[in-house]
Amino acid sequence: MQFTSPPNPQEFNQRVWALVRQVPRGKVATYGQIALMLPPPNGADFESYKAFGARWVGGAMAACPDDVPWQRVINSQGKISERPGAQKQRQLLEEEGIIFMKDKVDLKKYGWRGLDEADKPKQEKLF
DNA sequence: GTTGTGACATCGC
DNA sequence: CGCGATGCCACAA
Repeated sequence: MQFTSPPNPQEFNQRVWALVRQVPRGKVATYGQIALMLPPPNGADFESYKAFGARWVGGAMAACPDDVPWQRVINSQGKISERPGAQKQRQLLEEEGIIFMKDKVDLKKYGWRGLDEADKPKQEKLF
């Protein structure tokens, strides 16, 4: 289901995808995290946005292009949704070095921290 | 106008 | 760690 809502759903989605593409290999980001990182539309209430933003991110993921590693986007529980192919994605993540515990990943270790342009080179170096 | 649902989040047991 | 209950927003029937 496409939760149209942001003023520009397409643009919103693009922003989400762009963010997802920034996720380095071996790291994962949560819907809530992404939602918080994204700029609230129209200056909507931060609280409300926080409540539903995650779903908008989910909506964006539903239409994510092939060049978007959506598998790195998981819920706050550190799990992948029950969507078809999820298990396969889990395997991909494992190959990237992410350890799964009971279908859950250790966000403490693999949780992707926000992305700062200035911090970007640092991350590459770290890898 | 009311009801149900959705790739979610958070708190509590 | 696992499961359940509640809140949130927008949309379709």
